[in-house]
Amino acid sequence: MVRWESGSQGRLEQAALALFGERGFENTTVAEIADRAGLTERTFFRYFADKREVLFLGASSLQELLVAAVASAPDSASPIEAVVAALEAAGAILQERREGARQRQSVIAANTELRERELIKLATLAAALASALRQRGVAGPAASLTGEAAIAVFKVAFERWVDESNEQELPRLIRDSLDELKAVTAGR
Amino acid sequence: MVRWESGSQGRLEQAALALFGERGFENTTVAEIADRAGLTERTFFRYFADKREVLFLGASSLQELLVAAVASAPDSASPIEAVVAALEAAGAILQERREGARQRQSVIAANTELRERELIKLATLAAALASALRQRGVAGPAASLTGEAAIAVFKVAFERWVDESNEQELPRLIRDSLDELKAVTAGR
DNA sequence: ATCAGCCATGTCAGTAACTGTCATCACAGT
DNA sequence: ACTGTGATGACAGTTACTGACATGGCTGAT
Repeated sequence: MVRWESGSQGRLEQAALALFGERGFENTTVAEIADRAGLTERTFFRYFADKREVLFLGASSLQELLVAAVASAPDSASPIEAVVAALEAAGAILQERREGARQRQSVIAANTELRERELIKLATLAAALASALRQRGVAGPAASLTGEAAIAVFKVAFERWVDESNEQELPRLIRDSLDELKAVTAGR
Repeated sequence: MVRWESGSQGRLEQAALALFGERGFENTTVAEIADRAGLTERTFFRYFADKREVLFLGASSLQELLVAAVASAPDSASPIEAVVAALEAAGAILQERREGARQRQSVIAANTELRERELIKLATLAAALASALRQRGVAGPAASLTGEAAIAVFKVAFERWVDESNEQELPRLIRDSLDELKAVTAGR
């Protein structure tokens, strides 16, 4: 007989998602999450740096995916195209997990602390994309701006995607948002 | 004789800036800030929603300034031009307080929690700019993207401005960054 | 098969951010 | 003088998070 069930981190994540959905982030204590997962509060903090991180488990792998996609883009691709193509690939993955993504997003949107955490994840992602572009020989400032622009495109597209009244697929919305950004910046 | 010195909020802000500069944000307790200001911890939290907010006192007035500038831009200005002109105006004000801004920024850059707070202030600003554009008749998605693009331009320009090795003035850096963004998004 | 050590977890005590509640008292207006 | 108001203090309570140490299944070497 095993002393501990395996998959503690996953159980903590599931317990947290369920409780945040039921009663909201602020009305849920870490002790309650740990209880539902059959663990202690201390163990929660061994898996997650803080209470918010439990909602961002997949973030680092998504970032790795994006950076790899930029690195492997054909040399002929312009910086913005390389980065947005990577976003479309990531968007396709998110499109699969649509319901989960929406549910998670509604929890995040309801709480300012969580929105802060989301923003810093996106800012880190922008920096990683910029770094990947510099590897491709793009100049410093252009790389930074391309990374930031890509995140802007993603934010707007994702927001539209989560919106109930919108049935477009995420990669399509990303492409549309890029075109919109191009139109807007082309202004004389 | 007055029972309390006036300007409690200002004294708390000064005390906090001094202590954060000396020993860093994390190694400073709210009780210590309040002590130096001749007040109690409880009073600190009456003026500031949390420990981080003390570093962002000026943010709301800066936002109002920007929104007003967008609203009063000539009808002939394109959305991106209206917004970036507003940023240049704000940049000119920051250029005045250059030393203070740099000092404050070095405290923020040294701490992740503070960077999170800064990012949500910028995201709020992007939303406010987008809203001001919609008042001018700009369509929803274009307004959102223009707001986000403006913040991207500002972030990159501000970063360069704070960099010691750079002696350009902020409004100039903002204009340069906009041109760079235009170049980057124009790439087919 | 036994034993040593590892590693995930538990236990417990402590710090500091934040909140609610009520008391205090200078000051302004009547 | 009298009263209401507003800024502050005092104090107790909750919860996120951390450090230190104990526990006991499991694994691999002997």
